[in-house]
Amino acid sequence: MTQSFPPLLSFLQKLERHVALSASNRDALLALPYKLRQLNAGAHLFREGDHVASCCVIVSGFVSRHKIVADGARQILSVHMRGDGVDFQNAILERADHSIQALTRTEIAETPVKAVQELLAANPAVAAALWAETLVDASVHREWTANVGRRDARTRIAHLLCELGLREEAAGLSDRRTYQLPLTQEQLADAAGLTPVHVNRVLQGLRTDGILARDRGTVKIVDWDQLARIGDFRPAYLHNSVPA
Amino acid sequence: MTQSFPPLLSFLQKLERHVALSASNRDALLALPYKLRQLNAGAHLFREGDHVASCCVIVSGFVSRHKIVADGARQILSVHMRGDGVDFQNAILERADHSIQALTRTEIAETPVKAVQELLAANPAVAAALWAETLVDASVHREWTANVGRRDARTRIAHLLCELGLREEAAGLSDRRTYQLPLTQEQLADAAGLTPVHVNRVLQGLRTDGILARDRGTVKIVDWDQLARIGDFRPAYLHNSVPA
DNA sequence: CGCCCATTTGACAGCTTTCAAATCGCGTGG
DNA sequence: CCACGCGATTTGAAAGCTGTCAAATGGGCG
Repeated sequence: MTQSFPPLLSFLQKLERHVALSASNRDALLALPYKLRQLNAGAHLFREGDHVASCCVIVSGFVSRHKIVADGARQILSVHMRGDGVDFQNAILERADHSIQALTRTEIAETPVKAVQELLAANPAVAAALWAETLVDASVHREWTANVGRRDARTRIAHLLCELGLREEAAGLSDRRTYQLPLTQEQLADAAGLTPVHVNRVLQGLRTDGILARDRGTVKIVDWDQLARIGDFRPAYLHNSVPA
Repeated sequence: MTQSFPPLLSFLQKLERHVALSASNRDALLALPYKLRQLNAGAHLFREGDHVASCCVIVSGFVSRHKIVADGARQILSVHMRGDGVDFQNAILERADHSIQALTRTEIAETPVKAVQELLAANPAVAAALWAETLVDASVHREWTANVGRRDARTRIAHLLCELGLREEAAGLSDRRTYQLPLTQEQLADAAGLTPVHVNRVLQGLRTDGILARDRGTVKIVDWDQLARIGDFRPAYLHNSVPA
């Protein structure tokens, strides 16, 4: 089995990073009713414009949020992993402003919006913690805007690879230097605002320079410090209290 | 005088768009202690990395949030106007992950974080409304990521001009077709992830095509529908319930 | 063994940037 | 009222990073 602990536990641990929760807060959160659901790679959890009546926590696997612009191009907006809650905003906002799609085979715990609203009404500290998660989410979005807006291709890719490594480490999934990269080169391109062809060339450059290695879905960062330097990666925006 | 109503009122009205507030909620919010402060154009409210102990509401004028990347380039992340609360995240997160700078002469109402925390603890509905604002903020960030990541220069600028017009209209500042544009071409470039020179050429193109006119700080959108089409502008992401 | 999708390669085009330099707009001071 | 000065805008030419279009190669799965 993928996890030997309650599906919502890693989400709870993430929430506690920013706001202290009491035992009863914790129990209330873990007592949320949920249904486990499997998504195949490529499956959509919901699409831009949908009215969504549930909130999800990722139990295993990876999902991405994205938008499609007028000419059909896709921009990936963020990548999420175990312990991330991806659509708690549905508890408040009417309609989804983006789509969510599984990057790999993914298991999620799905909870009705109504149950979440009741949880938050009864547990202000949990609401505060969830708000904090939202704030971190926004901070990551800001960094991505700067990444695609003002960094060149090599820097963008390096930054992205650092972020994913650090976040997988923080989520207890792996080491920042060796981790599962759930994105194909085409998806990396959609995350970085580049073309697949150019991503391929950038990755080759990083490999040639001895900074990176990659086989199948695994990335090996040979020289973390240099990749972070190349990627202009300063992890403060993750609000993670993880050492740089 | 710039406003004939309490400085926090337009902020309150914004909050009520997403969550219903009781009379006592409203009174509590309006009773927040605050200090009015003037900022000259270009002045920083705070910088990336600062520890900030206050929250601000814009009373008049415009501010931008931005980040500076390794090579010194600036990316503007959002533009804010009257009624926007710009750094309530300081109530929860430790350090600023971006800088805030006045674009024009700006008046702000500044409140200690502590007073905000007490307000939120005593008024869960206000906390929910503030959370909603944060969610909208994140949604706007996502649209901007897509804008700079996947749209060409002309589309980006058109999109930006549509967003600012619609938001100024929603804030009761002007009509979406004729409004104060608080950004120089250089700042437009920093918002769009372009160079000032190219922004200039794009603007000229829009003028030549009879879609746009501009004198001094005022933009006149001659053909709103066409600008929205060019800019791939679908305002759902503003979660504003303003008609397209 | 063969198919399919992801990755890789090559040549070329093009959108955007770069680097100056000129012009404009506007508040200031004489 | 007009000259001055500085920042914002405009223009031109040339370079460059990234995109486009195809086609070849590679690896995994049925």
